[in-house]
Amino acid sequence: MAPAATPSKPRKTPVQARSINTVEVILQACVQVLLDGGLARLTTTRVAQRAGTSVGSLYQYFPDKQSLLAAALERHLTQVIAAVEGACARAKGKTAAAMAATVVDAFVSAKFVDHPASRALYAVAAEVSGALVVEQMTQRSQRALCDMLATASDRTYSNLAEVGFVLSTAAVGPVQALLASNASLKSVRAIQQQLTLMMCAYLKTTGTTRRAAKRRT
Amino acid sequence: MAPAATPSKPRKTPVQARSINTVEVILQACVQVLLDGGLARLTTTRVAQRAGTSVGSLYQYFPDKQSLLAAALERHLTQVIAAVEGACARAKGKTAAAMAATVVDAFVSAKFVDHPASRALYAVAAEVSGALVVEQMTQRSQRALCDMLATASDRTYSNLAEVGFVLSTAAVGPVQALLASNASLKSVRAIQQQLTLMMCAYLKTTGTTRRAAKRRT
Amino acid sequence: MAPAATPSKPRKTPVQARSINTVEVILQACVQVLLDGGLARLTTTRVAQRAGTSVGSLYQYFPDKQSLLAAALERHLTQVIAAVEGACARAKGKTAAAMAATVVDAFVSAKFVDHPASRALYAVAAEVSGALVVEQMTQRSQRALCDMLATASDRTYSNLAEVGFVLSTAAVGPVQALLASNASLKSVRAIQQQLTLMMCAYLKTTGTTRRAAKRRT
Amino acid sequence: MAPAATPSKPRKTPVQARSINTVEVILQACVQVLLDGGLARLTTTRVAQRAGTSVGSLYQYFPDKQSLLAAALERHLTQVIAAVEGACARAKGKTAAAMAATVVDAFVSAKFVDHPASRALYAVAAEVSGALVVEQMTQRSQRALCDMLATASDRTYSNLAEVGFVLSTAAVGPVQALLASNASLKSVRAIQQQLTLMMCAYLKTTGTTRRAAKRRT
DNA sequence: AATGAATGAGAGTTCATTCAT
DNA sequence: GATGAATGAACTCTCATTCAT
Repeated sequence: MAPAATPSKPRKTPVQARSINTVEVILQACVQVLLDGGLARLTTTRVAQRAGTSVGSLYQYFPDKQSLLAAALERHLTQVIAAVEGACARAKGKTAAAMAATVVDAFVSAKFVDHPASRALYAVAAEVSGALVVEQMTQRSQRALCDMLATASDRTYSNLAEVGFVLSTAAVGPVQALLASNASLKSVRAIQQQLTLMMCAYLKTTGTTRRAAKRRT
Repeated sequence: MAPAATPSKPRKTPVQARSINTVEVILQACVQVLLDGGLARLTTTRVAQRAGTSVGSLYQYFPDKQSLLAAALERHLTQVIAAVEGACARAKGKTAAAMAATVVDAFVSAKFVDHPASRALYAVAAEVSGALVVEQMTQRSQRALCDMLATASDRTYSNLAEVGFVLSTAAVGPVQALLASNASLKSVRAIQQQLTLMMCAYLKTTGTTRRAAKRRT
Repeated sequence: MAPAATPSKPRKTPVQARSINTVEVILQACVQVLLDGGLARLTTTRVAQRAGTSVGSLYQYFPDKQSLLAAALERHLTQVIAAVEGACARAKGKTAAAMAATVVDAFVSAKFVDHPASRALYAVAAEVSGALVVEQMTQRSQRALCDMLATASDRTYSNLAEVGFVLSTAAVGPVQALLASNASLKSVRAIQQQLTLMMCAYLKTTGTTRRAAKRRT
Repeated sequence: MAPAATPSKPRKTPVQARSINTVEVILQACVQVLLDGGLARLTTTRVAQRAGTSVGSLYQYFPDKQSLLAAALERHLTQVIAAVEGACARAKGKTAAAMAATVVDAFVSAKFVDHPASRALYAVAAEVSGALVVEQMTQRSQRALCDMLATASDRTYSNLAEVGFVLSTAAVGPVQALLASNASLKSVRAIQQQLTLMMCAYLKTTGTTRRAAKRRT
């Protein structure tokens, strides 16, 4: 992001910085290796090489291949979930429609910001070790969504858990499909709009209108 | 297919029948091996053993491991898609609401009928070789959905492709999550109901009301 | 063993014979690899190469490196113990002096017949996995010795177990030292004579003279 | 060793003292690591950790792993040999029987005093690098034994070297077996008695009675 | 002088694939 | 056509050793 302003001494600092951020560098390398060749072609040696270190170093930070992959997945999902949670917090007290728009936007944006990681880590999420991470993250987002929904200004939900579940999972399929097909930004936005529409309609229909509360208090 | 009319050549037909059967047996064995141990523990030898044949035989039907997995995935998705296509055919001319209900039920039912396969093949679908199969299948179901939507008795859709896309992918996430968490039949049904509600609301909202057509024709 | 009488067709038979005796070939290769480089330099690949097979094949017969080594050790010790047991059987009813001579000769001869194996496997015996094998074998020989001693025509032993233990272990040290130093056959024989002398003297001294029994029966 | 008399150079001495101490600590750590895990699980890092230092420091005292192990073995064997040499010195001029008793006791006691080390280092002794150390030590003890035997008050030995060799190696096997089987002190003592008996008998039998010398001198 | 992170060669082991039987 | 032993490339992971700090 920083422009190549001073091309003189970017040499040493990165070395130290890298030492500290080695984990970060390795995780990024992991995603990259995943991208060209898929999970089946990912080897610990390859990841280390891509990261500019040695296998030995990699194993100093990750006990085994599984945990490396799990960490890469977790790192990515944590970012996405954080975005969703942030959106949920911001949308508290708003109308159901506003909530739908905010949340969908946060999710889609987060997924496409790190487009490569999203694509690459799909296979990892499907693996046994990844499933656990995914489940935890799903629960986290579900909780955030429920908390938000409970504060909707124009609707009440008797079956909060179910609605939260649907909300937290329904966008996954479309987004995954878009990622896989390398869709254009334009079509992504078009689908995002449809998703918003869908969730909006859903939240309006499935909730009970909240009227008195609004008026008197 | 041809009955053994001529008793002269009963040699080939049974052999072929057996071949077809063997392929089927191997594919089922593949799913089972996938189920206990995951993709990482699947080996061609193991699949062959489970199928009651030898590795050599397996390689007579599948050129390599990848195509074996792809075939297993394809077999499963074909069944699911067939169910969806059938539902789409049946729902033609009905209302948008009826369409939503029919399609969601077909999809969810198909996925849970072969629950084990659905779970097991998830990881395969995420792999590079699987992605292609998935994409083809998604397109097929999308086409079926679009064809159906065009005949809705109470709505018209200007952006058929987009709506079809959303419809064909939105249920994937929730269903995957349910499969992964080994959800009870009860919760599956509850979520199915919510999905129906959501799609119903979506189809009603996003389409233009078709009135004149109905009345006069 | 068969002299190279017909040099025409020794080609095919060995192949099949080898298939059956692959285990044997591998074990011999194991000893050879052990001989040049010691335990530390032994690798499964190296053993397989020396045996004229592939690592994969080696692992078809032995689950891991440990069991390969244990098998090699067991094979050797079994031969040695068999020799000792045979000697014990033959010496039953003889005088203590005759027993000593017979047993010592059997042991020393057995060890030096497969001189290379004896040397090479020493390190294996010292390893954790080898210790078990050694202990079992030691017990077997101890039992054989006790059985024999009980039948000595000129002596009775009140502490059979102890005497058997000493007998079965006392020759190990000298023999090991001889093997390690690549001693000449001459010195081996000289030491063997001393060992016989020692055991003979020991058996005579530690046992009670058996007189009446001899005379009257 | 020198007390810190001159306060001017208290720098080097402590350092050296510490060095010596460090070596000692490392060697002990080596034995301990050997004890839990065997030679196969011993790593230089583990030894350093157990010793409370770093690998780097370890490599300042030992050029490589082999020499570390050799040093640990040597340290142990030196103690044992010293005990034997001491016994030999003390027994000079005594009767053959007294010599046998003294020497056997010294050997067995020395081995069992540092029981753990004795057990742990067995595997090291069997390794290529250890064999050399063992051989040197064996020779030393053999020399001591020969020197002693030459002074026996009641016997003369024409084949001193051979007798010395047998004496120095015959107890190794039994003791090793006892160590490996974690025998009770009681059985150790019982076997020690038998060994004494055996060597006593041997020394008496194999030597020529020395009479005149006794009388006149 | 001490440290311990980094290196990377090399070990054990697995498994897709072939092919003689 | 079926079999499964044989192959060996490739993978994960370890650890002796070095060297910048």
